Amino acid sequence: MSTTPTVYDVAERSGVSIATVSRVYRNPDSVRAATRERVLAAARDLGYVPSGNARGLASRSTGILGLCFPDYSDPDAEASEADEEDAAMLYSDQIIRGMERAARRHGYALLIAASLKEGSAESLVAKVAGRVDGFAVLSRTVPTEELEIISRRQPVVMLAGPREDGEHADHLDHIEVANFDGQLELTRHLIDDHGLRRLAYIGSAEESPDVEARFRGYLAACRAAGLDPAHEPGLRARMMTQAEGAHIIDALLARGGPRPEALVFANDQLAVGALHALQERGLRVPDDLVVTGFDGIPLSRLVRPALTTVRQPMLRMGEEAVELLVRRLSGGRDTEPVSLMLPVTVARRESCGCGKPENGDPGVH
Amino acid sequence: MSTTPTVYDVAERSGVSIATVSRVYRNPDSVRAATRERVLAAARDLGYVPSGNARGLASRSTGILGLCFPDYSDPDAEASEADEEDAAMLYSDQIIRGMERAARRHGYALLIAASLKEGSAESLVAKVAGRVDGFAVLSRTVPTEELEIISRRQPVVMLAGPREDGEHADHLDHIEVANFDGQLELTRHLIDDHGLRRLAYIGSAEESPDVEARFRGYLAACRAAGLDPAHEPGLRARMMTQAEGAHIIDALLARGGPRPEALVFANDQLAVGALHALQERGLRVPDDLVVTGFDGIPLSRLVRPALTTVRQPMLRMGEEAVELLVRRLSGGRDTEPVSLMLPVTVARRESCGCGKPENGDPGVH
DNA sequence: CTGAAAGCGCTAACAG
DNA sequence: CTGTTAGCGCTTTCAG
Repeated sequence: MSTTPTVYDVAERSGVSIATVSRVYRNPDSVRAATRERVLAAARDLGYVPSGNARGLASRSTGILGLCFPDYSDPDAEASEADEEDAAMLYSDQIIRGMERAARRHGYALLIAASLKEGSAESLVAKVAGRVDGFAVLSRTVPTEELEIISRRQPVVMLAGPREDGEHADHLDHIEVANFDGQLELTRHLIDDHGLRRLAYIGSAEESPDVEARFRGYLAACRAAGLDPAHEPGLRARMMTQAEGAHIIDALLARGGPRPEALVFANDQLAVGALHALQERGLRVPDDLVVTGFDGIPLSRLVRPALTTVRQPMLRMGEEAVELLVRRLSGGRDTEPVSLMLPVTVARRESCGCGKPENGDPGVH
Repeated sequence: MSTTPTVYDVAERSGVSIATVSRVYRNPDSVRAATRERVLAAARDLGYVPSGNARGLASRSTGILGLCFPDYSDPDAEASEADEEDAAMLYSDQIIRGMERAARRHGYALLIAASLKEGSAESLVAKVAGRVDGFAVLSRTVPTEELEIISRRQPVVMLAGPREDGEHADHLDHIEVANFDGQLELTRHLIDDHGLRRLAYIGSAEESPDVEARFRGYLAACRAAGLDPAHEPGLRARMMTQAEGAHIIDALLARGGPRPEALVFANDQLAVGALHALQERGLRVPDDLVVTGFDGIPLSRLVRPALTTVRQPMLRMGEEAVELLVRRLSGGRDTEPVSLMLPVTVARRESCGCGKPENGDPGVH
């Protein structure tokens, strides 16, 4: 009644040994049909469910892949919970979906855990790491050092570019997107096609190779056009959320001086927050000011004006991460670290002055 | 090098017993600071990570909550993977997000697993059940019978209404939405406000109390208006996907006869599929035909014309599910089964003929 | 094809 | 505050 049934109970009730019970679940064909049925029947009667923990412990594998991601949720959005209308997919949602699909194809389940805003990230990875066969880490959710240690024991893939400071390459697998190229192309579009000259880049305070790469792409485009941007991101967001995007606008307008013609944000959420703030202050996008983002989250297409941005193949990143993990788990354990670079595409939409995008297709796409 | 370090290794290297090592991780304050540091240092050197499996086995709890959901993904969408543009959030994505958030607040991680299209669902639940402290099941992913057995051992909450056939109530907790009321109100709107009289309801072949309740709401509205609809859903979708929605349109147009004035679909994905199919055939919504959905997934607002639908509080369902599980896990184990009924709201948009909805607010909402 | 026995790595009383 | 001692429930050789 109160004690969960175990192999022993099932074994006893069906008159076999625990080994046989185990076999029935692990490799049914290795047991005579009659015996098997008897065991299964007993299990059903008892309400037996194999303990994943015991299994994992004994077999040293869980059939689970993991994902650690930062808490991207937007305080602002939370606040306006009038109705959960704004439930557009964020970056992490897409990665989750991609990973789940690929994991399922390979017979794995997915364990997801977001870093708590202030909590000890240590416990986070440790918790996940201890329960999965391998896992992915989104962005810099976890100190690289810790990951390197863990990766000695199980596959870890980082959903971000490798650190680039000199020679000290980590030994992790990486999946990144063409941050540099994408931001370069977008910026060039602003400069060449829209004739903008006074740009401002808004990066983030957190050290992220991806955001760095984007900034470098921005700089490269500026230099190529003979512009001389400040060498550091003019403004830095503390977090990459909508709320911060709005704050940036406050700061920008407060400081006076000549207003930039275009704000190039390091991600969509910042840009969207900025869009709202600008609108509240009576500034029109793109007429008074051009705004661009990066990521291509679905929300970027929902806002008005629709956000010009660089689209990352997020679903695919999730899938590739799983493929990589699975590959490592089945053999290729000690081949060289891999570093996949996925392509991006620039989405020219309204917020940069490109025509109403809801062209021909009246449908979803 | 090759063998993962265990408590024993850490204990030996730091000159304490395994019990102390364990304490350091479980309850740091119960160990003298100096000792603790020594242990932690040894752990760091060795690259020690506690085994979740062993922990779970010994302590009979995992710190993980689970979710089983059906594979809602759309074959159609997969096909048109030209770019993963269409990555709007589906029902399950929202539930996942809601659960993950709430789980995080309570210190749990979330394990998600979708039923394979043809695979043995048995293995699915069993796998999840064996690895979590409690879990939620979306819709009828799993046979109720199996769930009842499992629920004798661990909390299970069903994200759907309870079966209603007579007295045989299952002993599970349920979280459902006001399907009947919602569909009733929407249908009444169609009849009263738009003057439509020739309606057709498209349900699904799968037995689902929720879909049943929606149909009953539809019927009630029809009867109240003196309409005499067929007593069964005129058309039944085999799955609730966009592809099926398109097929339904084919079937409808193929069979000739007087065309209905309004198609009332049992969920948004069907309705969206229908929208596309209708458009391809040159029929205009809502002018030639009114279409409505149910769920209120973000996609419903994205399509053109925007879909009139009944909005479920999906995020909240996920959160409530976790709250319920957590409550059960901490004490309230053997109180009566709970059945939460969450309210819905009708979203009147373009597909029923209600004005352009992108009213005042030019922003996200 | 089936059984016996030895762990897997950790937690949880109990003693000290 | 720390060590000892039993298991937790299953997989896995190795025999039969």
